[in-house]
Amino acid sequence: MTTHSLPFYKTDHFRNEKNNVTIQSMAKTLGVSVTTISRVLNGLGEQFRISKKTIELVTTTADKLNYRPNNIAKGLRLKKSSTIGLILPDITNTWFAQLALGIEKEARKHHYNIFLCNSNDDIKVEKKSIALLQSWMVDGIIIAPIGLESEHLQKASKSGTPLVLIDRFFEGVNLPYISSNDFEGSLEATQYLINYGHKKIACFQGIVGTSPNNQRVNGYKQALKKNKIPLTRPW
Amino acid sequence: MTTHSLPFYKTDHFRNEKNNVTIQSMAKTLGVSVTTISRVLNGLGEQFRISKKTIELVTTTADKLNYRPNNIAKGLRLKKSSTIGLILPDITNTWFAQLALGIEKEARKHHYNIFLCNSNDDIKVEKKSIALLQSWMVDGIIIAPIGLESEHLQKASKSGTPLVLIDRFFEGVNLPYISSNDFEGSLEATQYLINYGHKKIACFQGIVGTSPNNQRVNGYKQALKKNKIPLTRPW
DNA sequence: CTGAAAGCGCTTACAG
DNA sequence: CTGAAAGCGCTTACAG
Repeated sequence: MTTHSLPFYKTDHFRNEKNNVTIQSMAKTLGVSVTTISRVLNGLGEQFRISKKTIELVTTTADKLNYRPNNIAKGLRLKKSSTIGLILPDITNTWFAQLALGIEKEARKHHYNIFLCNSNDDIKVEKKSIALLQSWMVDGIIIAPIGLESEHLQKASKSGTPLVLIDRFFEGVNLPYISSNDFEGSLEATQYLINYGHKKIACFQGIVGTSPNNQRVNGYKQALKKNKIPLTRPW
Repeated sequence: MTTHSLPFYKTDHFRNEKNNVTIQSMAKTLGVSVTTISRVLNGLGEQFRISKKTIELVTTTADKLNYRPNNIAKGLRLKKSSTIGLILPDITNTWFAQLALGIEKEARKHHYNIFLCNSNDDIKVEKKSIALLQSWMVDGIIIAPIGLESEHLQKASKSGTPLVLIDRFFEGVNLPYISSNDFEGSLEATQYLINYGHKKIACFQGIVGTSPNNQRVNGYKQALKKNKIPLTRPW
């Protein structure tokens, strides 16, 4: 590089006019093709028998210039964003926060990033979130649905966005899901109280109509029935 | 569109060979230019005096076909991702979760999406997260830093990524931040106890060296001093 | 009023 | 072993 006093943007060939370090700007200055740089930076140097010298040159300059590959360009070209959309009713709920933490950690391992959306227990926001995530070309969506409507989810799934439900699911709807063993848990809890001799056992419901609530109520009822305790309503 | 029995991908001119609805595929079938479609879909129809008929045609087909603009392509072209990176030590902590919720809600209003990263209170993860977010061309980063090291943050900021600290900050480091009034709060809390006649007041510290902890300890000390209560250590 | 064409920064089939 | 060129899906300066 020249050292006489041209203005900075003239001498610094490693950057384009927008002051970005890109594969092309490096290629121009280094005198190698963008193809080569791309290959080296993707660890394909050996495979394409690029000389050790070039590999060394490319990696060190990329490092020195603090080069950051443009994932957006990459995503457009590859038609794959390496991104997962996560739609949660409310991240403030520790249960959902724990899900988010676990999902983000696992995603990171595979170099995936998480787009976080809170549906705020509002079906309209949930629908908008899905549209938004699809616009971002996410590779898939993990969603803890509000829980009472599923057509939009089926539609999204059919349109080609891989979708997996978490926490809540829809009976009779063919969508993959992962959820807790609510029925068994409720059954066990109720049985536990019964074993201690209790007869009048109340059951607080969650959101009526959602799968976890259904399962839990069913477990509760099942336990009462098994022990021949009549089901009564407090009102 | 033809109705005789060609295979689906042949008749459906609204989609490209990859089965995606894009501006170009619609343009081809509708017989208008991609320019026009882009304008209409961006609400610039009136401005460019595009005929009502065309506007109507474009919007309804886009709607019918469930067209989703490709934000990745848009981002590449505009060099603006409409995306904000959020780095939090641990989303499972309700305090951070509440921050995340508020940030996401506000971002959504402005059609921004949030990339969530948990640094897991690990400086290495924090650094990696920043690099990752820069690769995603985020328009800015909001970070609740681990809190003991700041060079990498200054570097990121200097390299052109807008950065704002939340919760914790670094004294003497010129980085914008938003944090709680820890000093005042601690001072008030301590004074409150003193007002009730207490003399032996303990102070549990958080993470030593972080700004919130420093501020709180200082508030505590200040209150003791003001009331001439000697500062003692329990050991 | 409307559109052809360039270009954002990558990857990869293709040719040498 | 190496590179020129096409193309991912958009937007927009430019020309008519």
